[in-house]
Amino acid sequence: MSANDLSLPPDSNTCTEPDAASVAAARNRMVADAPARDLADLFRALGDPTRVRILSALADAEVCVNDLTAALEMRQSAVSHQLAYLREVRLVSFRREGKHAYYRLDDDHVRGLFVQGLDHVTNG
Amino acid sequence: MSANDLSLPPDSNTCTEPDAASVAAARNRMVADAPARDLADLFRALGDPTRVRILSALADAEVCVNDLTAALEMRQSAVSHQLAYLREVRLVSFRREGKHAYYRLDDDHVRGLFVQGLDHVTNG
DNA sequence: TTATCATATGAGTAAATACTCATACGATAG
DNA sequence: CTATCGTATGAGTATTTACTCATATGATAA
Repeated sequence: MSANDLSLPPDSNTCTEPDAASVAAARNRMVADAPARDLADLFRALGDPTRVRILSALADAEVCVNDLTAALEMRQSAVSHQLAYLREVRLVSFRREGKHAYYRLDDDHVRGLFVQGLDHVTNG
Repeated sequence: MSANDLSLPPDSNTCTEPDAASVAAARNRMVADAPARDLADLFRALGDPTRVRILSALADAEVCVNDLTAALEMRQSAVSHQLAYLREVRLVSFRREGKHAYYRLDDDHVRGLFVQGLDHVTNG
Protein backbone atom coordinates (compact mmCIF):
# COMPACT_ATOMS: atom_id res chain seq x y z
CA MET A 1 0.00 0.00 0.00
CA SER A 2 1.81 3.06 -1.17
CA ALA A 3 0.91 6.34 -2.82
CA ASN A 4 -2.69 6.33 -4.01
CA ASP A 5 -2.05 9.81 -5.37
CA LEU A 6 -5.04 10.31 -7.62
CA SER A 7 -4.69 14.10 -7.35
CA LEU A 8 -3.34 14.38 -10.87
CA PRO A 9 -4.14 11.36 -13.02
CA PRO A 10 -1.14 10.56 -15.21
CA ASP A 11 -3.08 7.43 -16.05
CA SER A 12 -3.40 7.23 -19.82
CA ASN A 13 -5.94 4.52 -19.15
CA THR A 14 -8.94 6.63 -18.36
CA CYS A 15 -11.98 5.63 -20.31
CA THR A 16 -14.81 7.62 -21.78
CA GLU A 17 -17.48 8.82 -19.42
CA PRO A 18 -18.78 6.04 -17.21
CA ASP A 19 -22.52 5.60 -16.83
CA ALA A 20 -23.55 8.20 -14.25
CA ALA A 21 -26.57 6.27 -12.99
CA SER A 22 -24.65 3.03 -12.62
CA VAL A 23 -21.84 4.82 -10.79
CA ALA A 24 -24.26 6.56 -8.46
CA ALA A 25 -26.03 3.29 -7.71
CA ALA A 26 -22.73 1.56 -7.04
CA ARG A 27 -21.72 4.39 -4.71
CA ASN A 28 -25.00 3.97 -2.85
CA ARG A 29 -24.51 0.27 -2.30
CA MET A 30 -20.86 0.71 -1.37
CA VAL A 31 -20.02 0.96 2.33
CA ALA A 32 -18.41 4.29 3.18
CA ASP A 33 -14.70 4.74 3.75
CA ALA A 34 -14.61 4.60 7.54
CA PRO A 35 -16.82 1.52 7.98
CA ALA A 36 -14.95 -0.13 5.12
CA ARG A 37 -11.72 0.36 7.05
CA ASP A 38 -13.28 -0.94 10.25
CA LEU A 39 -14.76 -3.96 8.55
CA ALA A 40 -11.47 -4.67 6.79
CA ASP A 41 -9.64 -4.39 10.11
CA LEU A 42 -11.95 -6.98 11.62
CA PHE A 43 -11.56 -9.43 8.76
CA ARG A 44 -7.83 -8.87 8.58
CA ALA A 45 -7.60 -9.82 12.25
CA LEU A 46 -9.14 -13.16 11.27
CA GLY A 47 -7.06 -13.43 8.14
CA ASP A 48 -4.02 -15.26 9.45
CA PRO A 49 -3.72 -19.01 10.07
CA THR A 50 -2.01 -18.57 13.43
CA ARG A 51 -4.73 -16.25 14.68
CA VAL A 52 -7.42 -18.58 13.36
CA ARG A 53 -5.87 -21.40 15.34
CA ILE A 54 -5.48 -19.26 18.43
CA LEU A 55 -9.04 -17.95 18.30
CA SER A 56 -10.50 -21.39 17.76
CA ALA A 57 -8.51 -22.72 20.71
CA LEU A 58 -9.83 -19.87 22.87
CA ALA A 59 -13.40 -20.08 21.61
CA ASP A 60 -14.83 -22.22 24.38
CA ALA A 61 -12.27 -22.08 27.16
CA GLU A 62 -9.62 -20.03 28.85
CA VAL A 63 -6.05 -21.03 28.08
CA CYS A 64 -2.84 -19.63 29.52
CA VAL A 65 -0.03 -18.53 27.23
CA ASN A 66 2.19 -21.41 28.21
CA ASP A 67 -0.37 -24.08 27.29
CA LEU A 68 -1.41 -22.22 24.18
CA THR A 69 2.21 -22.03 23.06
CA ALA A 70 2.54 -25.78 23.50
CA ALA A 71 -0.69 -26.46 21.64
CA LEU A 72 0.40 -24.30 18.73
CA GLU A 73 3.96 -25.62 18.66
CA MET A 74 5.28 -22.13 18.13
CA ARG A 75 7.62 -19.76 19.91
CA GLN A 76 6.22 -18.17 23.04
CA SER A 77 7.13 -14.75 21.72
CA ALA A 78 5.25 -15.30 18.47
CA VAL A 79 2.18 -16.34 20.44
CA SER A 80 2.43 -13.35 22.75
CA HIS A 81 2.78 -10.97 19.82
CA GLN A 82 -0.38 -12.34 18.25
CA LEU A 83 -2.21 -12.20 21.57
CA ALA A 84 -1.18 -8.57 21.96
CA TYR A 85 -2.57 -7.87 18.53
CA LEU A 86 -5.82 -9.71 19.28
CA ARG A 87 -6.13 -7.76 22.52
CA GLU A 88 -5.67 -4.50 20.65
CA VAL A 89 -8.52 -5.25 18.28
CA ARG A 90 -10.55 -6.46 21.26
CA LEU A 91 -11.16 -9.98 20.05
CA VAL A 92 -9.70 -11.59 23.15
CA SER A 93 -9.64 -10.63 26.80
CA PHE A 94 -7.35 -11.92 29.48
CA ARG A 95 -7.12 -12.36 33.19
CA ARG A 96 -4.00 -12.53 35.29
CA GLU A 97 -3.72 -15.20 37.92
CA GLY A 98 -0.39 -15.37 39.64
CA LYS A 99 2.29 -15.56 37.01
CA HIS A 100 -0.14 -16.87 34.43
CA ALA A 101 -2.29 -14.96 31.95
CA TYR A 102 -5.48 -16.69 30.87
CA TYR A 103 -6.87 -15.66 27.52
CA ARG A 104 -10.23 -16.26 26.01
CA LEU A 105 -12.25 -15.25 22.96
CA ASP A 106 -14.27 -12.23 23.96
CA ASP A 107 -16.53 -11.58 21.02
CA ASP A 108 -19.71 -13.45 20.16
CA HIS A 109 -19.80 -11.97 16.69
CA VAL A 110 -16.46 -13.57 15.97
CA ARG A 111 -17.78 -16.96 16.98
CA GLY A 112 -20.56 -16.46 14.44
CA LEU A 113 -18.14 -15.36 11.77
CA PHE A 114 -16.04 -18.44 12.42
CA VAL A 115 -19.00 -20.73 12.01
CA GLN A 116 -20.02 -19.11 8.75
CA GLY A 117 -16.47 -19.00 7.51
CA LEU A 118 -15.87 -22.65 8.29
CA ASP A 119 -19.11 -23.54 6.57
CA HIS A 120 -17.80 -21.72 3.52
CA VAL A 121 -14.40 -23.40 3.38
CA THR A 122 -15.65 -26.91 4.17
CA ASN A 123 -18.78 -26.92 2.03
CA GLY A 124 -18.78 -25.17 -1.35
CA MET B 1 6.14 -14.49 7.74
CA SER B 2 9.63 -15.85 7.65
CA ALA B 3 11.44 -18.81 9.11
CA ASN B 4 9.24 -20.55 11.66
CA ASP B 5 12.13 -22.94 12.20
CA LEU B 6 11.12 -24.62 15.41
CA SER B 7 13.23 -27.66 14.58
CA LEU B 8 15.79 -26.74 17.20
CA PRO B 9 14.48 -24.35 19.83
CA PRO B 10 17.18 -21.82 20.70
CA ASP B 11 14.41 -20.11 22.64
CA SER B 12 15.62 -19.64 26.17
CA ASN B 13 12.04 -18.75 26.98
CA THR B 14 10.58 -22.20 27.18
CA CYS B 15 8.68 -22.74 30.36
CA THR B 16 8.29 -25.71 32.62
CA GLU B 17 5.98 -28.42 31.45
CA PRO B 18 2.63 -27.08 30.34
CA ASP B 19 -0.52 -28.77 31.60
CA ALA B 20 -0.94 -31.82 29.37
CA ALA B 21 -4.71 -31.99 29.70
CA SER B 22 -5.19 -28.31 28.95
CA VAL B 23 -2.90 -28.54 25.95
CA ALA B 24 -4.72 -31.59 24.60
CA ALA B 25 -8.08 -29.90 25.06
CA ALA B 26 -6.85 -26.77 23.30
CA ARG B 27 -5.54 -28.90 20.45
CA ASN B 28 -8.95 -30.53 20.14
CA ARG B 29 -10.80 -27.25 19.90
CA MET B 30 -8.26 -25.80 17.50
CA VAL B 31 -9.00 -26.03 13.78
CA ALA B 32 -6.37 -28.06 11.94
CA ASP B 33 -3.63 -26.53 9.85
CA ALA B 34 -5.18 -26.85 6.40
CA PRO B 35 -8.65 -25.53 7.28
CA ALA B 36 -6.99 -22.77 9.30
CA ARG B 37 -5.13 -21.70 6.19
CA ASP B 38 -8.28 -21.85 4.08
CA LEU B 39 -10.31 -19.90 6.59
CA ALA B 40 -7.53 -17.33 6.93
CA ASP B 41 -7.39 -17.00 3.15
CA LEU B 42 -11.09 -16.29 3.03
CA PHE B 43 -10.95 -13.67 5.78
CA ARG B 44 -7.83 -12.10 4.33
CA ALA B 45 -9.67 -11.64 1.05
CA LEU B 46 -12.21 -9.57 2.99
CA GLY B 47 -9.54 -7.82 5.01
CA ASP B 48 -8.81 -4.83 2.83
CA PRO B 49 -10.84 -1.60 2.62
CA THR B 50 -10.72 -1.47 -1.17
CA ARG B 51 -11.99 -5.03 -1.49
CA VAL B 52 -14.69 -4.36 1.09
CA ARG B 53 -15.87 -1.42 -0.96
CA ILE B 54 -15.72 -3.39 -4.18
CA LEU B 55 -17.59 -6.37 -2.79
CA SER B 56 -20.29 -4.21 -1.25
CA ALA B 57 -20.75 -2.41 -4.57
CA LEU B 58 -21.08 -5.76 -6.34
CA ALA B 59 -23.30 -7.35 -3.72
CA ASP B 60 -26.65 -6.67 -5.34
CA ALA B 61 -25.82 -5.74 -8.91
CA GLU B 62 -23.47 -6.23 -11.80
CA VAL B 63 -21.03 -3.39 -12.42
CA CYS B 64 -18.52 -3.02 -15.22
CA VAL B 65 -14.92 -2.15 -14.44
CA ASN B 66 -15.22 1.33 -15.85
CA ASP B 67 -18.16 2.30 -13.65
CA LEU B 68 -16.65 0.57 -10.65
CA THR B 69 -13.41 2.49 -11.14
CA ALA B 70 -15.36 5.75 -11.20
CA ALA B 71 -17.34 4.82 -8.10
CA LEU B 72 -14.17 3.94 -6.21
CA GLU B 73 -12.22 6.97 -7.44
CA MET B 74 -9.18 4.80 -7.94
CA ARG B 75 -6.93 3.90 -10.84
CA GLN B 76 -8.38 1.40 -13.29
CA SER B 77 -5.35 -0.82 -12.92
CA ALA B 78 -5.69 -0.96 -9.14
CA VAL B 79 -9.33 -1.97 -9.52
CA SER B 80 -8.50 -4.62 -12.10
CA HIS B 81 -5.76 -6.07 -9.91
CA GLN B 82 -8.18 -6.42 -7.01
CA LEU B 83 -10.82 -7.93 -9.27
CA ALA B 84 -8.29 -10.46 -10.52
CA TYR B 85 -7.52 -11.37 -6.93
CA LEU B 86 -11.20 -11.66 -6.04
CA ARG B 87 -11.72 -13.85 -9.09
CA GLU B 88 -8.87 -16.10 -8.03
CA VAL B 89 -10.40 -16.70 -4.62
CA ARG B 90 -13.77 -17.13 -6.34
CA LEU B 91 -15.62 -14.39 -4.52
CA VAL B 92 -16.67 -12.64 -7.71
CA SER B 93 -17.61 -13.87 -11.15
CA PHE B 94 -17.73 -11.88 -14.34
CA ARG B 95 -19.31 -11.85 -17.72
CA ARG B 96 -17.98 -10.28 -20.88
CA GLU B 97 -20.32 -8.22 -23.01
CA GLY B 98 -18.69 -6.47 -25.90
CA LYS B 99 -15.72 -4.56 -24.59
CA HIS B 100 -17.09 -4.48 -21.09
CA ALA B 101 -16.64 -6.92 -18.25
CA TYR B 102 -19.45 -7.06 -15.75
CA TYR B 103 -18.54 -8.27 -12.27
CA ARG B 104 -20.73 -9.39 -9.46
CA LEU B 105 -20.42 -10.93 -6.03
CA ASP B 106 -20.70 -14.67 -6.49
CA ASP B 107 -20.81 -16.05 -3.00
CA ASP B 108 -23.80 -16.12 -0.70
CA HIS B 109 -21.64 -16.96 2.28
CA VAL B 110 -19.75 -13.74 1.80
CA ARG B 111 -22.97 -11.75 1.84
CA GLY B 112 -23.71 -13.31 5.21
CA LEU B 113 -20.24 -12.62 6.51
CA PHE B 114 -20.59 -9.01 5.44
CA VAL B 115 -23.85 -8.62 7.32
CA GLN B 116 -22.39 -10.13 10.47
CA GLY B 117 -19.20 -8.15 10.13
CA LEU B 118 -21.04 -4.88 9.63
CA ASP B 119 -23.19 -5.67 12.62
CA HIS B 120 -20.00 -6.09 14.61
CA VAL B 121 -18.36 -2.84 13.56
CA THR B 122 -21.49 -0.70 13.81
CA ASN B 123 -22.93 -2.10 17.03
CA GLY B 124 -20.65 -3.16 19.84
C1' DT C 1 -6.46 -2.66 -42.17
C1' DT C 2 -5.81 0.84 -38.32
C1' DA C 3 -7.50 3.27 -34.40
C1' DT C 4 -9.62 3.35 -30.18
C1' DC C 5 -12.04 1.69 -26.20
C1' DA C 6 -12.33 -1.36 -22.07
C1' DT C 7 -9.84 -4.31 -19.50
C1' DA C 8 -5.86 -7.14 -18.00
C1' DT C 9 -1.27 -7.74 -16.62
C1' DG C 10 3.91 -7.24 -15.73
C1' DA C 11 7.51 -4.99 -13.11
C1' DG C 12 8.74 -1.99 -9.55
C1' DT C 13 8.10 -0.02 -4.85
C1' DA C 14 6.92 1.44 -0.15
C1' DA C 15 4.42 -0.10 3.64
C1' DA C 16 2.60 -3.77 6.38
C1' DT C 17 3.28 -8.06 8.57
C1' DA C 18 4.50 -12.39 11.01
C1' DC C 19 8.08 -14.25 12.50
C1' DT C 20 13.07 -14.29 14.83
C1' DC C 21 16.18 -13.52 19.14
C1' DA C 22 17.17 -10.96 23.15
C1' DT C 23 15.67 -8.87 26.95
C1' DA C 24 12.52 -6.56 30.18
C1' DC C 25 8.82 -7.00 33.39
C1' DG C 26 5.80 -8.75 37.23
C1' DA C 27 4.87 -12.29 40.46
C1' DT C 28 6.22 -15.94 43.35
C1' DA C 29 9.70 -18.93 45.82
C1' DG C 30 13.86 -19.57 48.21
C1' DC D 1 17.30 -9.66 48.98
C1' DT D 2 18.12 -12.98 44.61
C1' DA D 3 16.57 -16.36 41.43
C1' DT D 4 13.35 -18.16 38.54
C1' DC D 5 8.99 -18.65 36.20
C1' DG D 6 5.47 -16.92 32.95
C1' DT D 7 4.66 -13.40 29.95
C1' DA D 8 5.42 -9.07 27.27
C1' DT D 9 7.95 -6.31 24.24
C1' DG D 10 11.70 -4.07 21.29
C1' DA D 11 14.47 -4.40 17.21
C1' DG D 12 15.65 -6.75 13.10
C1' DT D 13 14.26 -9.28 8.85
C1' DA D 14 12.21 -11.68 4.96
C1' DT D 15 7.86 -12.11 2.87
C1' DT D 16 3.60 -10.28 1.45
C1' DT D 17 0.84 -6.77 -0.37
C1' DA D 18 -1.65 -2.86 -2.52
C1' DC D 19 -0.61 0.38 -5.09
C1' DT D 20 2.15 2.82 -9.19
C1' DC D 21 3.07 3.33 -14.42
C1' DA D 22 3.58 1.21 -18.79
C1' DT D 23 2.08 -1.88 -21.86
C1' DA D 24 -0.41 -5.87 -23.72
C1' DT D 25 -4.76 -7.92 -25.11
C1' DG D 26 -9.40 -8.29 -26.98
C1' DA D 27 -13.40 -6.30 -29.07
C1' DT D 28 -15.58 -2.92 -31.85
C1' DA D 29 -15.66 0.98 -35.16
C1' DA D 30 -14.05 3.57 -39.09
